Amino acid sequence: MKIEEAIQQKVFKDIYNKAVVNLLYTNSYIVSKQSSLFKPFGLSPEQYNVLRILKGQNGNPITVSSIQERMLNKMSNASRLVEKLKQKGMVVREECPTDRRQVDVKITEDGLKVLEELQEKIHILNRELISLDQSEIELLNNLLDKLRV
Amino acid sequence: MKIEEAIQQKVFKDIYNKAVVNLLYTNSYIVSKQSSLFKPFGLSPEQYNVLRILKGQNGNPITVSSIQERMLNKMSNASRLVEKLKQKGMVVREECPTDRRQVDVKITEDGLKVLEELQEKIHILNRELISLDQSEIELLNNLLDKLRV
DNA sequence: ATGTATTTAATGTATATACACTTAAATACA
DNA sequence: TGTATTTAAGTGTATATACATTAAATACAT
Repeated sequence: MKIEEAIQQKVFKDIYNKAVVNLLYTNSYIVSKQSSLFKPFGLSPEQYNVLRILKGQNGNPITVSSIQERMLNKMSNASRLVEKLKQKGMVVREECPTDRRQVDVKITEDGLKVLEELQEKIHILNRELISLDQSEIELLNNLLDKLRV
Repeated sequence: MKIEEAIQQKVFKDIYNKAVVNLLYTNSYIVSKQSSLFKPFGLSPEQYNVLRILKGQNGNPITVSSIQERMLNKMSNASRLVEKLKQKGMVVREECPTDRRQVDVKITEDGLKVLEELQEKIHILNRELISLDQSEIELLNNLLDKLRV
C-alpha cells in the first residue's frame, strides 16, 4: 500500500522526507503485528529481542552492557528488560566472577522453550510482513545498509 | 553500515528475518536522531507528527480521530498528544458544533512558529539520515510500499 | 418514540522508553 | 599506596505506548 494512502497525505516535501516517513510507518506496521504475535507469550518485541540475543550465545552468559550493544533499539533499558524476563523465569542473572560490577545473564530452559514455540510463527509472520521476492529483499537490505552512514 | 556490524549478529535465519531486523534497526536510528533535533523545542517525534498533520490542514480544524488515522503510529494516543501540545500552547481544542462528541483541533500561531523554526533543520537532517541518491530513494520508497500488503 | 448499537474522546492502568543520576567496583596513574 | 577516573548496572522520573473501559452523543431499527 502506498504511503500516501496509508497516512492520507497527498504530497511530501521531497523524496528524502517521504523515505523517512515511509520507514517510520513501515516500522509501526511491523511492530504492531509482532506485538500481537508475542502477546500470548507474555513478551514485548524488545523482550523477545533480548531472549533472541541470549539464545545466540549458545549457553554462554553475556553481560547486561553487551546485551544493550546488540539491541535493535540502543536506547532501551536492558537492565529492566532482563529484570522482567527474570520475573517470568526466562532468564537467570548472576554476579560475574571475574568482574563483580558485571552481571552474567543466561537464558533458561523455559526461555528456550518459549522461543521454540514462537519460531515457526515468527517464520510465517516474517514472510507475511515482507511481501517481496528474494531479489527485492536483497535490494532492500542493501539500501538500508547504505542509507545509514 | 551493515546490519551485521550494527547489532553484532553474524547470521540471520533468512533474508526475510534480516529485512525485518534491518527495518526495525533503521527506525531506531532515525527516531533517535529526530528526537535529539526535536528535544530543544520540547517536542517528541509523535508530537511533531501531530503538529505536521495540523499544519497540513491549512487552518481548517480536524478531529482527534482524523489525527489518529493519519498518524504514523496508529496505536499512539492522539487524545493525550493533543493535550500535551495544548499545554505548550501549540494547539487549541474546541467542541465541534455539528457533533458534540467530536473535538476540533487547530494549530496555533505559536505552533506554526515552532514548525517554521524546525523546517530547515529537518530538511538537513532528512538528507543526513537517508544517505542515498535520488534513484535509490525512489527504489526504497517503492520497495517499502510494495512490502506492506 | 424508544431502546439498542455505534461512534468519539477521554481516562485508567500496566508497561516501555529516554535520560539523568547513583552506587559500587575496577582501573589508571601521580 | 592513595586518590581520581572510568565503567557497569541499577534506579528515579517524566513521558509515551498499548489496550481496555467509560461517558456522552448520535444513528438507527423497530
